[in-house]
Amino acid sequence: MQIKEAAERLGITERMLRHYEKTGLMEARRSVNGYRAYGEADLRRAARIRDLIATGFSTREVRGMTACLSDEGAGPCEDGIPQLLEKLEHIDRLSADLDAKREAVLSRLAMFRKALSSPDDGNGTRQDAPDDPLLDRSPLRDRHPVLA
Amino acid sequence: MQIKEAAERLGITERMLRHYEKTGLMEARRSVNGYRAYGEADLRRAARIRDLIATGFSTREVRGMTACLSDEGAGPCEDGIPQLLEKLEHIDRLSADLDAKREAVLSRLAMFRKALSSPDDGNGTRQDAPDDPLLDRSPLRDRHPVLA
DNA sequence: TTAAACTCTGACATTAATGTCAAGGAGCAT
DNA sequence: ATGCTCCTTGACATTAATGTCAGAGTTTAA
Repeated sequence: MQIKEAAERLGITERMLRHYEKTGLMEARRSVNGYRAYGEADLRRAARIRDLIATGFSTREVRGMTACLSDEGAGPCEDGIPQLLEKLEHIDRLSADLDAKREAVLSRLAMFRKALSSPDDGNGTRQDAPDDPLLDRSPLRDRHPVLA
Repeated sequence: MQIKEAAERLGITERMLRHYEKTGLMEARRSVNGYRAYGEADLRRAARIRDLIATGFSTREVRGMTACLSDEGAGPCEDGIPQLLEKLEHIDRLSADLDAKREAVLSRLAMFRKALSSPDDGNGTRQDAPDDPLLDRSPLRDRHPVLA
């Protein structure tokens, strides 16, 4: 398929597809007329690149994972894994934090509603969360089951 | 504490801390001498911002999550039930965004690992992976209002 | 008081990701 | 052949994230 369709299927612009190529992240075969010709494998690779970039990796970092981007997984992919794990830590910290916050809001909500039904000490004595995962930079692997 | 210590504890530069402030992501109280004074709550907020940015969100997007960045909602009692519900929505949207990111990272991780353990069967004849969630993904922005 | 270590603001520089436009070729349908 | 759509390369512009430097005030300790 040509670049337009590829871009559409990937949900990115043609510009970026050409950009991936120029920065050495991928290459596309060319038809006789010089048009880029994308196959399904190319799409998969481009999708991986797209996701890595959307996940906060720079093209430079992605380039370092080149071996892991093709379908054939014969390359030395270990390089990418630590980086992904680190990314996962960031996400999980945020996620855990959000959950805590969600709980707080819910309990507060419950308190309000209870106050409505039974006129009470409207004052919500609120404590700070005792521990704070956000400031804990220890490797997640030590606590996260999925990462064993 | 002053900016230097805050930056060290967060693992970022002082520059970025000032940057967060200039771009409206957070504000720090000032001592009489005009020096920024950070408290633990400020650190937590900055840590969230740091993680969001490291996870690929732009400051612009982060700014849209302001309601989710502080430890608690606004003041003690000015938050009515509607506000709390709205906050809950914010949290849930953000949470969904994070889950999406997390999924993307995890599937990438799974693929890398699979590539490591099952080296290609020598023959280059490679069938298309049966399912590839990577290709069936429209830009996040189209699905999550928080990112619009 | 002088020196070292911090802080502040503001300006300038860099790199990456992306958008956009321009000039011209290719393909296809009428 | 005309016209419409797609493709190509390359240049220029923009925005964001960051680094770095400069000039100046503050703190603190010798």
